Amino acid sequence: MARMIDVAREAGVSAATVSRVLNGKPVRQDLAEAVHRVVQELGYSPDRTARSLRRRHSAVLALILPDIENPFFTAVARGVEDIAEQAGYSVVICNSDDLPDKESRYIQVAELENMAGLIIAPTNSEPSIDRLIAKGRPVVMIDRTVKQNVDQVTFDNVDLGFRATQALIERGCRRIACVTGPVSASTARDRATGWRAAIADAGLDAPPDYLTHQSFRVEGAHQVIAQLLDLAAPPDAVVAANNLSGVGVLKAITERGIENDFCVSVIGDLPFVTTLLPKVTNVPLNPRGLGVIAARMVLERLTGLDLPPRLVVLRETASSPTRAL
Amino acid sequence: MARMIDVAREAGVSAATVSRVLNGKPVRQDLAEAVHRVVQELGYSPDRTARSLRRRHSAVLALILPDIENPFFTAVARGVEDIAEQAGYSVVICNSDDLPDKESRYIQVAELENMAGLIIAPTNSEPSIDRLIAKGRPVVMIDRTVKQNVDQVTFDNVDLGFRATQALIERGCRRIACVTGPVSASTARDRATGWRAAIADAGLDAPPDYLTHQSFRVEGAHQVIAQLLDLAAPPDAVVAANNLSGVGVLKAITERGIENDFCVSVIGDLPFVTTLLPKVTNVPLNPRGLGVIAARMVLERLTGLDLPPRLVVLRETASSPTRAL
DNA sequence: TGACTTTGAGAAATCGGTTTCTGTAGCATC
DNA sequence: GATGCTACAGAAACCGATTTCTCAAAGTCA
Repeated sequence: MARMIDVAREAGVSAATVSRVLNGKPVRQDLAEAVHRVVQELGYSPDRTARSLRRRHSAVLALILPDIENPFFTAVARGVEDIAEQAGYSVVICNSDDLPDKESRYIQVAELENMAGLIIAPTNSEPSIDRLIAKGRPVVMIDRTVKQNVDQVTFDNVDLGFRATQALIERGCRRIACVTGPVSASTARDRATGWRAAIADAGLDAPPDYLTHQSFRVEGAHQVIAQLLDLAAPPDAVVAANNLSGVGVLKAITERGIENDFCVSVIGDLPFVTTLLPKVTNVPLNPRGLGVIAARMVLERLTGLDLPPRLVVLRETASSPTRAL
Repeated sequence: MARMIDVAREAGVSAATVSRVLNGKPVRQDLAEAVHRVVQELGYSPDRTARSLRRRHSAVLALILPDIENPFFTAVARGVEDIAEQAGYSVVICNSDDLPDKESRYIQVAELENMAGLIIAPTNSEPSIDRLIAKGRPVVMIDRTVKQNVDQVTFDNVDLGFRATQALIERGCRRIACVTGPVSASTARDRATGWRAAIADAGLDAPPDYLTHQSFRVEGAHQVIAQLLDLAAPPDAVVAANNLSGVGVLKAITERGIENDFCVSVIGDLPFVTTLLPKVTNVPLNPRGLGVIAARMVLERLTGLDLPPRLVVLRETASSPTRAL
C-alpha cells in the first residue's frame, strides 16, 4: 500500500505538498499536476485512520435506531445514506433495541471512534449526548423529540394522531381505542394526545382502558388487542400509532375473524402488505424524507454552520395520498 | 479528554506501561493497580483511532447487504451484531442495493477505514475482495456463494428449492412455476435447480416460461406473476424463491382475487404477515443463525485461526416448523 | 563472588497523515 | 538599492496510541 511519502518522493515534492494538493489547498500548478499524475499511477488513496487521528474526526456518520427490523427505520437509513454518500461520508447503522443502556454504549462508540456526526432516534427524552455535544460534534434527533436543546426533526405527531382518529370518526366509528408505543417515546405520547383531541372534538368519549401503551412492535399490539376486545364494552375501531402496531392489530383481528367488521387506522405505512382489507386505512409517512433532512442538517453543521439548534416539524399535508376506506 | 500520557503521569509510570496494563501484558502488580485506579478516576478510555492507526486495523466489522429493507437481511444483521458486540466489535451495515459498483465502493471503504473484517452477501460471483484478502483481513461470504476460495456460509439452496416445490406437489399441484431472483445470485440459481429437480422427480413437466428471474424484491415478483397468469397454459402454483418474491406473488394473486385457488410456496419467512392464507406454505429459514455463524468465523480468523477457507452449509432439517397447507 | 540470563519498565520509534513553523524567492514600495 | 510583504514549499511537530529497543535490577549458576 502506497503511502503519502511514496507519492511525495516519486513526484519530487514533500509530503506536505501532496497533502495540500489532495486537500485543495493552493499549490504551484506544475507541482500539483505532478502529484496528481503520481497519485494516479500508484493508485494512491490516503489512509483514513491516519487522517482521522490528525483531524480529530472521521468521515463516518453514526445512525442509531431503536429497531433496525422496522421498515420505517430502514427507510430512514436509506435517506441518510443517500445524502451522506453524496458528501463522501459513510454511515454506520446501530441498533439500540429501544434500550437506553445499549443506546448509551453506541453513543460512546460514536464518540470514541471519533465519528463526524450522530443522527439518533432516541429511546427516551434525555439521551446521553452531552460529551458528544461538548466535543462539538453535530447531533440530530429524529422522529422522537428530547428535552435537550439540539437539532431535531420530527413529524407533527399530535396532528398525525388527530387525523388517524378523524378518519375513523368519519367512517362512523364511535368507540375508538388507541394502541400506542412506550411512554418514553414522544411519538407515542403525542399521537395519543392527537387521538384524545379528535375524540373530544367529535364529542365522543373513551374510557381510560382504551389507551394502551405498548412496545411499538408487532407482539405488543397483538397481545393488547386481545385485552381490548375482551372488555365489557369493547371498541369498534382502533388507532395503531405506528406501522408495526398496525401489523399486530391486523394480525389479531384476522385471527379472530373480525377483519371485516373492525376498523383500523394506522399511522405510517403497513410494510409488505399482501392483502387489502377494506376496513383498514392509514396515514402515510415519509421516513426517507426524515433521514434526508437529518443528514443534510448534520452535513450543514460539519461545514461550519453556526446557528442555534433548530426544530424541524414535517407536516404531511392533507393532500397526501391516503388509502381510502 | 484524558490521554494515555495523562494517565501515565498521574500514576507515576510511562505511557508504555499504561498501554501494557490496558492490553493485559505482564506488569508489576502495584503499578498495574495504580494505573487501573487512575484510569477509573479520569474515566479514561483509549482513543480508537490512534489505536487503529498503530494496530493497522480497527474494532469495526463491515457488513455489506444487498437490501437493508429486506427483513431477511436485517435479521442477519442482528445475528452478526449480537456476536460482534460480545467480542467488543461494532458493526457497520452498508447497502449495496445489489449493485456491483456500490458494493465495490463499500468494500473499498472497509479497506480504507481499516475495518477488522468483512461479512458480505455478494451481488455476484466475483466480488472485488482481492485487496482485502491480500491484506490478511478476514472475509466471510454469506447467503450467496462465490468462486473465490474464501470462508462461506450458506443454506442448502438446492434442497430448499426442492422442498418448497415438493410441498406443492404433495398438495396436488401439477403446473408449478418458479419465481426466483437475479441470475447473478447463486441462491436464485440453486433454488431454481431444486425446483427443477423436484418437478422432474415427480414426473411432472414445466415449460421454459415457468422459470422467471426477477430482482428478489416485491415489485419484480409482482409484475412477473401477471405474465405467468396470462400464459396460454398458466401455472396452478408458484414457488417464490425468497421472502419478498413471496410478498409480491401474494400481492398479485390477492389483487386478482384468486388467493383461495392458487398455491404458493415461499422459501423463507413472510415478513409481517397479517392474514393467514390457507393455500400458502413456506420453508422457514434462520437468517439470524447465518449472521451468528458468519460473525463467529470472522472473529476466529481475527484471533489467529489459520485454516484453509471453509464452506458451511446450513441444512434446515425436515423437522423445522413449517406452516401447514 | 563474578559472569550470564531473565524480567520488566522507560525511552524512543512508529503508524500515516495534517498543520504549524520556517525560510527563501519574488515583487512592490520608497 | 534597501526594506517590507506576500506566496509558497519543505522541515518538523503533532495526533494518541502500540511496540521495539535499551538498559538497569534481580535472579541463576558455576
